[in-house]
Amino acid sequence: MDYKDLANLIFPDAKDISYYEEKYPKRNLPEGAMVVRVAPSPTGNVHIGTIDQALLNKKLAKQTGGVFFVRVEDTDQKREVENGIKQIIDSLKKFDLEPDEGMITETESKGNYGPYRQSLRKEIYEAYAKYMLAQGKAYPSFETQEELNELRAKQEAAKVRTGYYGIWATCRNLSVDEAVEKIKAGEDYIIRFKSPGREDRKIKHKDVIKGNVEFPENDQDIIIIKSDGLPTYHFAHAVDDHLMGTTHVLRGDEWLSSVPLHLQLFQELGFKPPKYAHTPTLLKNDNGGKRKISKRKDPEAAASYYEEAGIPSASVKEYLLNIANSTFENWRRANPDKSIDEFDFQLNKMSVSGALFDMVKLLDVSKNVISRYSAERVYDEASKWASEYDEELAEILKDKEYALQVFGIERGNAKPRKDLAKWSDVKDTISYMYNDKFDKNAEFEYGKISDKEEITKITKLYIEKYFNINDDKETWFNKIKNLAEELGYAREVKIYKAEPEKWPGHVGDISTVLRVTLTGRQNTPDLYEIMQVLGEDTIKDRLS
RNA sequence: GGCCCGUUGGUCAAGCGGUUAAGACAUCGCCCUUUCACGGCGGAGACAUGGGUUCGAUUCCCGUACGGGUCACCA
Repeated sequence: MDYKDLANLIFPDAKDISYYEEKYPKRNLPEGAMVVRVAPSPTGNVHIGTIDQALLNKKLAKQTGGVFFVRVEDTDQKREVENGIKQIIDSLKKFDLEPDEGMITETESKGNYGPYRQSLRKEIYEAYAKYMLAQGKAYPSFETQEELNELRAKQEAAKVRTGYYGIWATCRNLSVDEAVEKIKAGEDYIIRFKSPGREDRKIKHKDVIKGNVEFPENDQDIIIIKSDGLPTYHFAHAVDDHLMGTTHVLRGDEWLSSVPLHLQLFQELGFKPPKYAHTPTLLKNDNGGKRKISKRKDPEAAASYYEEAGIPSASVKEYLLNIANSTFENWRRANPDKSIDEFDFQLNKMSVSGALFDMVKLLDVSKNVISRYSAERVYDEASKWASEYDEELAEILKDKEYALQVFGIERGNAKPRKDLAKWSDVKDTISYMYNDKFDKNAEFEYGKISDKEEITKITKLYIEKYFNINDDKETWFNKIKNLAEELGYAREVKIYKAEPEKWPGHVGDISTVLRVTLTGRQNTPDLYEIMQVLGEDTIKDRLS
């Protein structure tokens, strides 16, 4: 009995790897094209980090004329969640990050390098595992979970490295005959990689983001095929990214320490390894400390959080790009109207250390993003959000024509309004533009002029003598000045400031009275525009 | 604990041996403005620490501290 016999005994039906090597030929892509991917697990609640990876990967693929694909890593059935794949696909869609290849629905995919779902690639992994077995580069291992736990305990007690390696790797030294005998006796086993590494040797690796990194070689005989017949991440990564032609693996920092293992796996499988780029983790401020943003503890870790909060996906992407390349901010300032597709993302300019997720900054970015939108787009997105998350707002927005006028206030000009950071801000910002949301008898907080009689006097005189909906802005404001003067107030703020004791107030105070009476608040956009939209009847009604 | 990675204002960050150490957000003040949101101007605020190397270190090397990651039949 030799290794080949052992391989045949374990995987009698597995195909020769040449079958797959031919089935998935080298991609015919231009020089420098990057083949990249995002490889999420369907464990529920798509992580914002996945969106981040997808965004960056997709940009890289686009910039280089390459391919961006999505591969679902569902090799852990225990953690798998119903609808997990759908959630991933939907999230990517919501962020406008659809892949060139990969899963497009729960069951369907597109592209010639599939399946793009690892659980469907079982026979492929088996072929490669068999190949390793036949070369003596992998072996069956018969320990039970309990025995492994005992091994660990022993190692911990002895204060040595834990794991399955060297003298601790008992099954590594089993002869083929012994292994065959155990298998034939019906003992359970898993397949382990026979690591050629030595811990006292170093390997050097150049990470695209982190730069040069030095590690001890891997000497762990890690499991490549689990007892459920599915591969572990490490083995699947090597096989899949080889077969799918991945050129660059962008993944979270937490994988950096697996690089020695992965390089070894590629080496022993005879594959050309991809370039690795380990992206810094998104962190979160936790009582003054920093920690990895966590799906379990932090709502903002979920990609869906932003949609629910009404933060446009475009804003999230801009913020993420901001973190990825600090040059983005300047680029955006110089090119306010360009699509982010035109921004030249540089992988090697990414920050090396993790950034604290800054919601305030995100909102600021978002404010600017929304300020660039047309009234039409604000309307579309706000109502789309409202239809799902805010019934009352959805109701308000039903009258599209009017809503467009409302959203058009101080928008579309050189200095657009920047008071909307998320769609959930909308209702409060525009409610007074709607009669059924405005209670003209409510107690408002006025400014300097708060005497009820004085207020009535001002509004009454305004309506009777000065108000005309057809006035242009200059005439309109001049009339308010005249109104101020007639009532004994300074018609210009400057005059007032020169001699404040001379007047009870100035034109601004008069405006405030009109503003508060009309809108219920002291801070609003341009009052003239508001009045134009409100219309004659509403104005007269509110001011009298 | 072992092994990795990191540490520039409150936050994100430029910086690659000689700089008055950029910029953005936040903050404070002023200006503009009939109020806000903008916009403009300005203020305060940083190279974790100790040793080297060097004529000179934020920048290079070593140690320390702190932070993060990783050590599964999870990815």
